Amino acid sequence: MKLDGPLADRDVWRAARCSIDLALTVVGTRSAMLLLREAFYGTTRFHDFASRVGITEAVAASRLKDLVEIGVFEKRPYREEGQRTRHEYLLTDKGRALLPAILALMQWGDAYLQDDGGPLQVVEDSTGAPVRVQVCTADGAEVPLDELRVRKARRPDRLAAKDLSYTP
Amino acid sequence: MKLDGPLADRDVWRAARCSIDLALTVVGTRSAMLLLREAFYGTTRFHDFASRVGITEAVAASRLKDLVEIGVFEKRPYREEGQRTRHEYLLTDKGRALLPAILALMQWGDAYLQDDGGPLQVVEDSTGAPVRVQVCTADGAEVPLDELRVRKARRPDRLAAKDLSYTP
DNA sequence: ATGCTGGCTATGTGGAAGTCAAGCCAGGGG
DNA sequence: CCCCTGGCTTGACTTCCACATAGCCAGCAT
Repeated sequence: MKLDGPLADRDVWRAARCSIDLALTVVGTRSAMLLLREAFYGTTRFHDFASRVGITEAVAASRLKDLVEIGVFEKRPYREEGQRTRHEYLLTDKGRALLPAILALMQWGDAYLQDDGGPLQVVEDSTGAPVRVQVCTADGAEVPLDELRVRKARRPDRLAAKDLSYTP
Repeated sequence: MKLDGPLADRDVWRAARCSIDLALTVVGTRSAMLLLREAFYGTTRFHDFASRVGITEAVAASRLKDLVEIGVFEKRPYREEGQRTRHEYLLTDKGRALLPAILALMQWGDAYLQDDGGPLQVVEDSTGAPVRVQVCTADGAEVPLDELRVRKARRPDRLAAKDLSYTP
């Protein structure tokens, strides 16, 4: 990865509170990640989350509450007929946007931590072709690591310097 | 995400020790993720890692040791002329393969946790075009969440049932 | 030889995340 | 009206990550 112009000298800037760090404060726990995995697999109910992830209900309750506050899940009352009112946890757009991050971890684990390539395969539904998470340009061409460059994002002038997490 | 055939009934299988979970035991800490970030930005030396990530040297030493053991980093002696022997930490292929996971988190943080889209931009070096991390097929077409299907990977028969992290 | 410097290593503390076990509460069904 | 059930909540404890401070050791410069 190349560093663009003013970023090239690593001695003069720090990636304080970068997006990766921020993201980790939100989904950086095992329980949060695995709750998301279950949500992608279609789980919506409290008890199912706890038992399928393999965490206690205490942890599930607390983590789900966090994730609802943050806007990754939405908590909605519902009722099946003849049943009392229940609540279900649904992924929001913000939550669904985490799919590449989760799948990227799974893909890496499959490739490097399991000696058999991993137990599950994710494929395109209609064709059955395997899918991959990759870094690519708008036209879908994969970009290798050494072809990447990091640069400072241009910001509207009204943003004060203190609003930038990366200081020059 | 659709669940394929035998996986459809979530009451009868558990994603025990799935690849995501495994990956998290390895890179699931803030310090590990941020050390990787720095490595992608080009950092190779001990002190630089500690100070740029903003962690103590004690934590840096312990985390780097873990990551070397796991094979994400390689520790190599080197010397600049007239200097004593030093060690540098270089990403291995296994480490470089984590790029999509790290960038996916960054991309999500930029989009949903920063009100200005985040401080840094990753672009293709030669064209300057922004890059994205996405789930796609071999030909580079993005596959949306509802077009994905999860299925059990086919395994050689010689693998005992206990070797499968996902039990039917 | 002495000391500086980079790279750890040791010790002690705090806080977050996890565990198990128990208890609370609201809403139907009996 | 009472009880059961799902969905939390609380408490007591453990483990792990991170912090701060301090000290050790191997070279190389002097």
